[in-house]
Formats: sequence, C-alpha cells, structure tokens
Amino acid sequence: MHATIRDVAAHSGVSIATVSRALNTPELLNAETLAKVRESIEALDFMPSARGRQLRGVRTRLVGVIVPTLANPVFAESLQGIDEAASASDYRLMLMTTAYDSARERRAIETLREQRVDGLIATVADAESNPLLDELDRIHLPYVLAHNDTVRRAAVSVDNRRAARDGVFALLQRGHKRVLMLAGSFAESDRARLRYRGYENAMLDAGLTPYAPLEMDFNAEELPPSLLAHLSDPLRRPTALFCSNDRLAMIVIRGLRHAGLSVPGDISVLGFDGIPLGEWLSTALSSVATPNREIGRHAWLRLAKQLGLPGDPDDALDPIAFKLPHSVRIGATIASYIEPAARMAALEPENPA
Amino acid sequence: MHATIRDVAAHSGVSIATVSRALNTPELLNAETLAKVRESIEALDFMPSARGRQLRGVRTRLVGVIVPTLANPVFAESLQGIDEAASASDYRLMLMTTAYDSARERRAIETLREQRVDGLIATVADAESNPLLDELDRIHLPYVLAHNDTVRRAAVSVDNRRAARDGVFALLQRGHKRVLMLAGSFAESDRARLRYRGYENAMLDAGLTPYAPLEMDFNAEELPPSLLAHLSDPLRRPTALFCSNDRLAMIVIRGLRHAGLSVPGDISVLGFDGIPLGEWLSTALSSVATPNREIGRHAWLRLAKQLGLPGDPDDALDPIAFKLPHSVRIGATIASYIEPAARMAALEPENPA
DNA sequence: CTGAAAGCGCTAACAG
DNA sequence: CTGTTAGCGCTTTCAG
Repeated sequence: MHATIRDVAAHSGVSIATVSRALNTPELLNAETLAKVRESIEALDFMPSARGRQLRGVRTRLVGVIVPTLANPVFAESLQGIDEAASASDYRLMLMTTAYDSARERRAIETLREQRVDGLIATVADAESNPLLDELDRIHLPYVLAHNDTVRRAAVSVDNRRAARDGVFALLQRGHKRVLMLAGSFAESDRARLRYRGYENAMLDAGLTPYAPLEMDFNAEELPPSLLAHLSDPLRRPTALFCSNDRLAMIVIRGLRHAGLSVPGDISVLGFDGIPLGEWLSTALSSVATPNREIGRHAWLRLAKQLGLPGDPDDALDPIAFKLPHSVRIGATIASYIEPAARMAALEPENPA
Repeated sequence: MHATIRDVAAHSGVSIATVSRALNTPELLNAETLAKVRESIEALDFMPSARGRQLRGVRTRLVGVIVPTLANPVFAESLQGIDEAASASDYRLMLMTTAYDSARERRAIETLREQRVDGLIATVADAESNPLLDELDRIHLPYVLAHNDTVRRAAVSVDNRRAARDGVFALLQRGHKRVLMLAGSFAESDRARLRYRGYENAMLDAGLTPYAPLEMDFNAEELPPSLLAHLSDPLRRPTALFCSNDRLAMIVIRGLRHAGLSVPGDISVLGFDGIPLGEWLSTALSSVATPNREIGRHAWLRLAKQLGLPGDPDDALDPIAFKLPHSVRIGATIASYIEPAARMAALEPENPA
C-alpha cells in the first residue's frame, strides 16, 4: 500500500536511519546523500507515518474535541477558535459529537483515549457531577471544558449568571419592570439554569418579583398557549422578554409579530449568545453576546498550558475556571418602556415640544 | 504514562497474547482467564492503543475532513452530516480547515496522509484543475469532494447551475423581468460562477437579457454605490434580486430597508443555501435550499463505498459526480410583480372588488 | 485454550 | 557522516 522508510532506504541504497535523519535532522547529512534520499522520497511518494513515529514518543499532537452538535452556531464558532489556535501549535483535532447524550459522551471519550490524544476539550451536558470527567481526573488525561460554567473543573466560559443579570439589567434600565424569562429546556443545560439565576438576581436587585421561567418548545411554529396567556392583557403583560438563547428569541419575535404585536413597539426582546446572523436581521437582534471563538481559543490555551507547551507568557494567572467577558449587544429589538399614559399623550395630535 | 498490554499481562499473570485475545476474541478464552484479565484491565485503567493496533493492520478507521471554514453554516451542517454517517460506521473524523487557502489545503492533505487516514472528504477552492487532487489520484488515496460541483472527480453537491436557474425561474414565474444577480466574490468559488450561469440560463430561456453580475463586499454596512445606482429609478430598477448566498441576501435586505425600500413590496429578494435561520426571520427568507447535511452524509457514503465498506445496497448507481436535489423555498421576501399601473389602481380609494 | 516470537514504521542510542 | 540495533503497543502465526 504505502511506501515505508525501508522502501526509501532500499531505493536510495542507504540505511533506514539515514532516511529518518533526512526527515528529521537533514542538517546532519551529507548534501549528496540528502539529495539522493529526497529523490527516492519523491519517486516513491513516501510520507512518513505519524503512527510509527508516535509509537515511540509520548505525544501524539492530537487533541480530542467533544461538542454536543455543530448545528448550533455557538459550538461551530467555538470549534473554529479551537482549530485556529491548535493548528498554530501544530496540533490536530479529532472531533466527536454527542447530541447531549451521555452514552455518546462515554464512547467519545473512550475512542479518544484509544487514539491517545494528548488532551481533550469538551462541552458536556453536566459538568458538576460527571463520572466521566472524574475518570479523566483519575487517569490524568488533561482536559478543559468549554462553555460549561463550573468552578469544580478547568473550564472556559462566560459567567452565565452575571451575563444574564447584566442583560436583564439593561432592560430594567430602560424602564421595563415586567420582564419574563423564556427558556428552551432547563433539563438540557446547566447554563440555562445559571441564566435564570442571573435573571432573578437582576429582578430582585431592582426590587421586582421575578416571574417563574417559561419553558417552551424550540421547534414550534406557534407561540405556546402559556405564553399567549401572559400576553393577553395589554396593561399587565410583560413589556420585555428575555430568551435563554438567540434561536429562541428569533422564534419568539416571529410569533409575536404573527400575533399582531410589534417588536420592540409593544414588547422588547433580548436573546443570549450573540450569534453573528442576529446583527444582520432587519431588526437587529439584541443579545447577551458571548465570545465563542475566544472561548474555543482560550480552551486550547489552557489545555496547551496543561500539556506544558510554550504558550504566551502574558496569560500569567491560572484559576481553574476561566471566565471570559460577555457583552450586552443592544440592537433594535429593545425599546425604552413608556408608561401607557405617556404613550397615549404621545399619540395626541398636538403634542407640545 | 499509560498502562500497556504488557502491564496487564504481568498484573494478571498471563501472556500478552492472552490479553490481546481478551480484547478481540474473548470467546476463545477460558471464562476464568477472561475474568482475571478483565479485572486487571479495570484495575490498571488500561485502554488499548489504536496506534499500536493500527500499526499492523492497513485500516486506521480515520477519515480526513477538509472544509474552508466552520463559520459558514453550510459547512458546519455538512460536517454534521459526515460525522453522523461516519460515526455509524465506526469511523473517526480528523478535521482541518483551510480558509479557501491553497497552501493550507496542501498542508492539510500532508497532515492527513501522515496520519494515514483511510480516505478524505474535502471541499476545495478549485476542484477542476487542482494538482493536490491529482496527486491524491496518483497515490490512490480515496477521496470525495463535498459541495464542489464538478464532473471530473468524485463529488457530491447540488447542481448549482440548475438550482440557480430554478430559483430565478420562480422569480420570473411571478412576473419579474428585471432580475439582477448579486454575488460575493467569483474568484472565491466556482460555485458562484455556476450559479451565475444558471441565472443566465433562466433569463435567456424567458427571452430576457441577463444583467452583468454585481460583485459586492460581504462585510459592508451599507449597500455599495454600484447597487444603489441600479436602484435609483423606481420605474427601471430591478424588481427582484438574486443573491448568491443567504448571508448576502440578509445584508442586502437590511440595506434595502435602510434605503427606504420595502421587501418584498418594492423589491423581491432570493437567496441561496437555505440556511435554517432564514426560515425564522420575521420575513422568512426565500432561498434556493441545498441539503447540506445530506451532502455530507452522501459524501461519506460514497467514500465508504470506495473504501469497500458494506454500505446500503440501495444506492446502486455510481456516477462519479453525484447531484442531490435542491429545492426553492418561497418565503416572504418574494412578491408577485405588479405592473406600476395596476399598482396605482390598487391604491385608489375606491377600488372595485 | 495459552504462550513465544515475529513484525508493523519509525526513532534514538551506540558504534564505527 | 552513516549503519546497526533495540524497542514503542499491539496482532498474529505457530507451537504446545
């Protein structure tokens, strides 16, 4: 099948050691010998096998990457960040997806261990009490979690609670008082739970009573009755909705408009994730933006440090968990709240400046 | 570092051959021996090394995947499709991105060859005359192109020309005659060129004169002057725009609205790619949808066939290039063209039913 | 049913 | 400067 180092040696009439040196330390070779060997390499289409090589050394220069899905742009971006950073250190990625399924997480880790990856970057369903991760600790396989928001393990994420709190605060600052939080499924992600806590914090800090979170189906065409019920009374309905992610926010905006409500005229909407497409909507989506690519990049940097790679000297401090800054992106889906009375007045024909 | 088969053998007092059998052909072992060995495996956290194993056999059960970027949802979806299908056959993915750069393409292929991947799935900048691919042919490394639309090599894609033609035809069917095509950059992709040819075909078939394509910057905040010039005269401007991809379409819609034009009231817009988010816009994006996940899946299936894997018996035929069906998704960004006269009439106060 | 031993492709002493 | 040789972790005859 493939030419081996032995074939090249035979072809050029030298020993395999010389061929190996031609590959790894060409400066140690006689120019003529080197040329001769290189010719044979060309002629035979020889390409040294990383397998054979890695069998000796400890390092494989392979990183395992485990993400739930690539359908979510958040993870695609993050993977992009990992890829860019790891490539720069001449590391290769081995990708596995899990669909948030713990059986698949287990298989992914097994596979990656068999492949002798030097380390792992993973986004898991449950970061806190996770036997799989405990096992990684036990066998000393370096890993870094990405997006998982925990202090118990090496992780890179935003501070989801604070990010959500800041986002909701931006709504409250604009005069909103009745802010409702919508979430996909809390079961799926610890992150959604942390975001709800952030929402609670912001409401309580402002002396307001948080609503219970409203879980809704991600793929529904229509807004769920539970939400519609909330919206029926124009004078008491929420004036702003905080959605636990951008996809949900887009679905909700569409549903609200179908229901005859204007965004942000009648109701403001804030998402979470800051997916790039959101900015390109005709009504730019307001969102708590997370630096996904940076999360990926930093996950790699932390792993690289665990692996003892050179690395930038400027990332000195090394807390176990690593929080990257989020930002609240105010687009066009948020308006300041106007008291109904003032709103009426504004509609009067002659309104004094 | 890691426990090896020898450690396990020593720990359980058997030979390494027996441990190997415990792993691969447990049915050949005495139950007690097997149990003993398994205990040792547990105790030592032993995980067989794919490297050692693959050194002997020919197959690595590794596929290399080369895509330009994951920032484009088209490729993220396609990768998802490859991943799902390859995982099902117990193959692992090794991912490399190239940013459409041919030097990176070269390095990616080298790396993957060194890793002894059994085959390659790639999306390249230039599929027709590509020395890298010629070399793959020469060394008999099985590969399948994904998204590249060529008949010269094994490829899975939609028929970009026909897909574009069908999309434009849908516009013409709705009465549009002045249809302009917008593209990101033709240099970047052979696909964009094929789409323009499809646009030309549709126009010529309808007895209309195609406009020259208008290339525009992808990241601009504002519409380019060249486009604005086209839009200045309400009576002669294009009534529909065909954008070579969805991202462009979203940017354009936003720009049009900023410029005071209504979509689809004043002007219709059609995109290409059918990214899922497009359907969730408040004005659902019309688009020529390509089955990206399926493209990934079929790319794997074709590769699997080249690799001699069992595979579904129902994909009998085997043309080199493989075209998957596209579909024209009519959203809310397309309206039927109304003659200016009729339009005036419709605005009259008393309009007979 | 189990063990001994050869060998997969390569690197790294160690000699020469 | 170059060749010889001993493994790296595993599978696979071939004997027993």
